Amino acid sequence: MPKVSQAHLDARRQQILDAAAACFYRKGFHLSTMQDICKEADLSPGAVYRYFASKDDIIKAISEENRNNSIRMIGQMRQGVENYRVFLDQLVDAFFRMIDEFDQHPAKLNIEIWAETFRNERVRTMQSETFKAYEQVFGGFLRDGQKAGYFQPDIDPDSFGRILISFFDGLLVQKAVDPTVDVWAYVETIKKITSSIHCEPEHATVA
Amino acid sequence: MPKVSQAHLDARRQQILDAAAACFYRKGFHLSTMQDICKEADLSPGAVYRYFASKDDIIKAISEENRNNSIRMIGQMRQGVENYRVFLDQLVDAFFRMIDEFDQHPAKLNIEIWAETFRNERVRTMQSETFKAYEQVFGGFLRDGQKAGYFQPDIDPDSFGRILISFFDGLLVQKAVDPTVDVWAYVETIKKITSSIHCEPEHATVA
Amino acid sequence: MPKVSQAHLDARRQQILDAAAACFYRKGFHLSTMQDICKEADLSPGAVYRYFASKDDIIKAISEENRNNSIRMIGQMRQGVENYRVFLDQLVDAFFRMIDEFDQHPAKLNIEIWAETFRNERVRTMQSETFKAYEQVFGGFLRDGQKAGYFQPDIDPDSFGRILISFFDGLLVQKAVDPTVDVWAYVETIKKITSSIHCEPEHATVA
Amino acid sequence: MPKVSQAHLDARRQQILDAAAACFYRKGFHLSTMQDICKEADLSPGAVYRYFASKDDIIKAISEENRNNSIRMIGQMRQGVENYRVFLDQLVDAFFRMIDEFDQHPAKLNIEIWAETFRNERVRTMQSETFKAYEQVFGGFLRDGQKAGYFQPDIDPDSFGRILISFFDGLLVQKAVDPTVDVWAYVETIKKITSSIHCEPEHATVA
DNA sequence: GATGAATGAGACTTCATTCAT
DNA sequence: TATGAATGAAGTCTCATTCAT
Repeated sequence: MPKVSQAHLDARRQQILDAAAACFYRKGFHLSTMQDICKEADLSPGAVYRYFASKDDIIKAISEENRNNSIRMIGQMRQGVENYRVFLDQLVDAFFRMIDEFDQHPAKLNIEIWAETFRNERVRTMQSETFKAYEQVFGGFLRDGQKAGYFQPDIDPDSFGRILISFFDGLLVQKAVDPTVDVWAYVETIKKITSSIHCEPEHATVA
Repeated sequence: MPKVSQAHLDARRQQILDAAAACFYRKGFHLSTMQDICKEADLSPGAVYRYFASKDDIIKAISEENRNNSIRMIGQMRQGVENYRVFLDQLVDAFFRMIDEFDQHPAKLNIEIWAETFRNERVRTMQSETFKAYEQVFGGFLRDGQKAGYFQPDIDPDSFGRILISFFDGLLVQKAVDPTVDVWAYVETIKKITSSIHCEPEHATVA
Repeated sequence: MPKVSQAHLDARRQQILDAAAACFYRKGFHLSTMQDICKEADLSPGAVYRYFASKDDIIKAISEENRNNSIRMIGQMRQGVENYRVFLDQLVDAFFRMIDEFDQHPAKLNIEIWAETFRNERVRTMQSETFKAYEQVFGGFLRDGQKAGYFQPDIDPDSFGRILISFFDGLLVQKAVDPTVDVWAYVETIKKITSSIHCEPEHATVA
Repeated sequence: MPKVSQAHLDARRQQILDAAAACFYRKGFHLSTMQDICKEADLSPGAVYRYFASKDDIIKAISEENRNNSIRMIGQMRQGVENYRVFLDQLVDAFFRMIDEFDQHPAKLNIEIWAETFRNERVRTMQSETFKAYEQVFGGFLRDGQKAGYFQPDIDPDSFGRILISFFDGLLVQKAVDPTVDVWAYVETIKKITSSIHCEPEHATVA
């Protein structure tokens, strides 16, 4: 019988993960020290090491958490779709609001994770799954839409999914470098460009 | 009277920078050690420190070199333009060939630089200048084209410039995570999407 | 809740300080390495750095300890005075016994500290306070004695205090250079010379 | 046949020694680097190492120079003596003027040399010879004076010589720590104290 | 003789990790 | 479970010294 509840254990784990995310957000993976994380979590090194075997383990867990959050988010988004025509608009608005609120959002961690991707297979796998999830949702949506006649049939769904990701990730980087970037002008231009792929079917309904 | 020529000094400096780039490419900025760089450059620590005051200095020089290369490249690209219609195609082909040859090209360093951007003001400045240069060239091109009637006049040139950057940087990340990405399908789709912004003027010539 | 008692922490700190003093005594501040100190203290570098932020910090602490010891010693000495006539003798005997037992006594560190004085403001301050303390005690004693009629009234108390210090420090240096110096002959001569400043009051008692 | 004259060689050597003295004066032996000395001497490392085998060699040469200067100085001083009575005054005035002009005078190097004495046998020997020279001159003078009846016969000449050195070296240290020390009040008090050893012979002449 | 680029041992310090309490 | 003192390998950087030119 465990001395403390599983809930307590989970809470401790999450507490550490949150602390680590805060540190990584501020100083990146390799400039954040375990001491930083311990202090932020208000826990001793010994306690932290009870929940994570190594710093690398924490990095992996953070990237896993990032993947899970991303997948959950995109899943939720897909459900709200009512009309193909407005889906991209909704999607785009939701995502770019994150960038606009850059400093409050852990999106900044993404860039750290991308860099880590080169050195850490598990992190790469996580990030790959994240991208795959996006692709599937975006691609699946486009595919459905094409069947229903909403989109030009000669657009490759997978590539289009990747392009949507690029719209987002690309601006993320630019905003990191220059916070004065006009996010909504950028979004507006995306909408204009992508409007060309829309068609006007006779009986528009959503799956 | 210097013992060796300035050319020799410059070559040594470049030798170190190349070695550093190779290391950074493999292990990132913060996991590459000065010893790694020394070994790669086949030089002693003392020699390296004759040319760079610190590891941070090398990182800065690398990001500066990256900026210079980017600006030079984009400058050259602009000069080859003969027809607005085909410019984007040329541009896109040239840029994405880099991604396709990913492992041989220092483009991968970009992601490291982006991450460093959060911690290092000088690196951020370099990267900011790189983005500005791109924006200017792309935006200037679009502006000229709009005046000449080649592009829809309601497209914001600056945002469009940023979007072109995102097309590239976004795929860079995705390729880093999953090397099997089909670059040319992605490019094809970009071309389809952006074709909608083109118009057909009567007398198409380029400034 | 601390893992170990404050007493243990204090003991560790003192252990390091003692080890450092031993090293400095042997090799001076700048030729003693942190490794030397660690080995002498039988502690790892990490442990030492828990207690002192830097080598410089240890040097400062050593000079502070030296000041504290000096001030304590001179304070105790002052209390033992029963008769102006014999005070100098007692004082001189006590101090020069240190020099005579040179190798066992940290007095040798003084010379290191003097040299450090040029480069290290904090060390200079410590040493300055040490000298001030001596001056006050010696000068105060002479002043009292002059009021009571024990000493020639035209002797400047502060200068005389400084001269007493010089008697000591000067021989310290000479003994360092030539350990065969006859300390007690030196002391004897000091007593003869300084005897001239004594007077013979009628009712000799000490405050 | 040498390519350059011996005079040129000697001048170069002295140039290096002067540069070293300037550096040592500013930063001490162990914080002055060979590069510092080279820069100060306006010479390359290779050139410096043609004249001195090592940094340690330079330190030794500096301490040797210091000894030579001291011995020369004290020798000259001895010759100027015309009257036992005023000799100490002259001596004291000459020496303490150095301390008063502290910043311009290499006396500060003495403290460095004393510290070095613990680690460097050759330096210790040099310093020992310096002290011996002083002792001989002072002691010899006192001995002569005692024979001629100028000084109390029960004063030990050697110890008195050491005390004179202590007067000087002691104040040197105090001035290093606190530049506001009143040198001449100190000197005045020395004179008062030492006046007690003087006698009044019938026919006062100097050897 | 002189130069100064290059060497490389070793200095100071950090920090991921362990383990006695 | 949790603590935090302790470890020690490894990192960045310095500097006395060498040697090809």
